[in-house]
Amino acid sequence: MNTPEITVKDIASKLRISPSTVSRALNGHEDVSPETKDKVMEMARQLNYSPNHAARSLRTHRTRTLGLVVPEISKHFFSNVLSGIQEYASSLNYSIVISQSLESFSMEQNHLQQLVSARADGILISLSNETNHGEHLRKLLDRDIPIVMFDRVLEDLPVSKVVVDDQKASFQAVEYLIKTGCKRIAFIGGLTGLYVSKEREAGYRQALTMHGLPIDEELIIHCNNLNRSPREEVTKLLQRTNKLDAIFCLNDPIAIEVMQVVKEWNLKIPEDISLIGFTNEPTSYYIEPSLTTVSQPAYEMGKTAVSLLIEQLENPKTFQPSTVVLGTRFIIRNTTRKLL
Amino acid sequence: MNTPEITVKDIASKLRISPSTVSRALNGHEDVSPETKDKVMEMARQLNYSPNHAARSLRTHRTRTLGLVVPEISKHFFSNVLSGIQEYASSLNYSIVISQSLESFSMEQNHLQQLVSARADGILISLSNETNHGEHLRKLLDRDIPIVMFDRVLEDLPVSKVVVDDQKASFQAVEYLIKTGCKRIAFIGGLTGLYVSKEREAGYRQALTMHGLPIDEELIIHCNNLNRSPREEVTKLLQRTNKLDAIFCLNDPIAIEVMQVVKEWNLKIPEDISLIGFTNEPTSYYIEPSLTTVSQPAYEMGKTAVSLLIEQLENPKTFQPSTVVLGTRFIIRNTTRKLL
DNA sequence: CTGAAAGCGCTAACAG
DNA sequence: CTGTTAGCGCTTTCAG
Repeated sequence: MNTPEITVKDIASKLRISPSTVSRALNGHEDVSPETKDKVMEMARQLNYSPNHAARSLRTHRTRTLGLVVPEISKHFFSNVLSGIQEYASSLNYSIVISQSLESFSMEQNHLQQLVSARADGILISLSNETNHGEHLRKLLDRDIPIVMFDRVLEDLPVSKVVVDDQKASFQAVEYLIKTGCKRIAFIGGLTGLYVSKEREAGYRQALTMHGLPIDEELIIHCNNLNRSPREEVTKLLQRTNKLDAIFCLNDPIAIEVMQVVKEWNLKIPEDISLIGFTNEPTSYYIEPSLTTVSQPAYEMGKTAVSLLIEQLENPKTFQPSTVVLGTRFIIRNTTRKLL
Repeated sequence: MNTPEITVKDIASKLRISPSTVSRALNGHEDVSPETKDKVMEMARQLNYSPNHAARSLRTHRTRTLGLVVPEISKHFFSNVLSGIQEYASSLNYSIVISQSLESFSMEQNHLQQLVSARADGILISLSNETNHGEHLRKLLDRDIPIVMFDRVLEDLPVSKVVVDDQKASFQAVEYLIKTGCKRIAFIGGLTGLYVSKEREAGYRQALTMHGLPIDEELIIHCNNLNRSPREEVTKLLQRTNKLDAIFCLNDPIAIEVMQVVKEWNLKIPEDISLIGFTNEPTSYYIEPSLTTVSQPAYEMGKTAVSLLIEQLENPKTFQPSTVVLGTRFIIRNTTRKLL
């Protein structure tokens, strides 16, 4: 039963050479004769040798492990990012250790600490809702652990970032609403602290202003998921105003919830009220009417984030933090009116 | 910049005690005086000590890391399983390293090998479509690496498993169709090799038989995603038969594709054709008409799978492989007719 | 091109 | 209750 571990020593003694030579052969060093190398490789295969990562890490101070912290893995967007991360990392022989902050700052901190202890070579992170500063991340930077942030980033941290131009995309979306004849346009956002919420609100404001429309603070709503649900907020909004042409939502789940309320009020979409979401969840395509939204390149974002991180790990000398802005796609479906 | 690593030795020398005592204190051993323990803890905090996992693993032959292999992380079902796994594992201080087989047997093999090399304490796996035997898993068992399989399992492997009773759930679904007056019921499955596909087909056949309905092999269709899409298959089916009362689909994505075709043929759902899916994806709730389906407890499945694995890791003596069958929930929505 | 020797940081006997 | 010693499996000087 208890198979003893095969080590470089075993290979060495079978071949009557030294462990160091075995190690060199296994790691493809130059200064090893081709025959020796072949013999070592062959013997390793025969013995079903599998290098011990822990021992190697202890020596080299590198684990080839990357830590990932996201708010919630089961969210469509994040699981797609993760998919991109995993595929790319594994193609370069890096492992990914995952953790979820569940939108809690303290969990985010704990997991980060855990990853430090596991000696992850680098960290990929998308911040929790609650996180409004980067002290915990600074501590890692002080320990020389590279970090790459994506989607939910903190601007004033000297690390690489991958984002989409939320403001521009929102501007474009709201501008489209205006061009299709909407004047009274509401914005339903999330926590005010959240980067994407701020950015998207800014794009909304900018579009109104650029088109000479007044900004009515009554139409700008922030719901944190705790005690102010989109459902309630929209209901209140509809009670408050009878003149409303459109609602621009922070994301698709909110838009979908809003859509239900609007339907219950027997308002026609898009004739009475237009609706736009953000993220392009699969449901948005199938829902009736199908939701106009902004698609974010989740998979590509993941891939870009790891590639940035690995680039930094492998060339620490030449590293300079950079911010990659990925393109979004505005997807016009049936919750918005046609352009004239 | 380059912060040197803080070790037990550092704590020891500051406190003028031995490293072993520090180690014992840190690991909560009994035989250490309370005062010493407190001092050690305090000093560890002060120095911002963080234990080196690699070194510990090298000594203890345990990594507190669990390897996960799933077909595709970005699929709703698997990302929810993963979420359950991650949360439970992290609550017990285990880390999860993820990998995706992308439905390829050879990738599954490679990732498993990688996890062996990383000395994962145990493996959680849901098989790829292509996998039809367990030789690669047997090799791990020979190395005494515990495995727990979930959802897509192999029956003849002596490991713990977590599944739902696919056959029973399908039986129930098809029986419901029959009770609502459907007689000619088609089944659209996936690859024939896939465990769930077989089980669900069996449930389908059983329901027909039990209710004295003939089994028409023409109505049983298997599409692998490669060259036979559900869309094509259903189109062919509709061309072939004009008498069709219902279609029972292997999963929701197939059902949703089928629904589109049925709509294009101007057939009314559920009046002309009833439809049932499996898995309960979020889209199924929002699609029009909303899809009758079977909900699988993904999160719970993940949680159960890790808990079985950790149980086995921590009590290897008393371990006996067990199979946990989780309950499904039949969700009646609007693609099926009402019971009389 | 190869070998000997040392040590990464930690824990587990063993001995007191 | 605590210290001493050894060694997990690997890589890396250094010396041939």
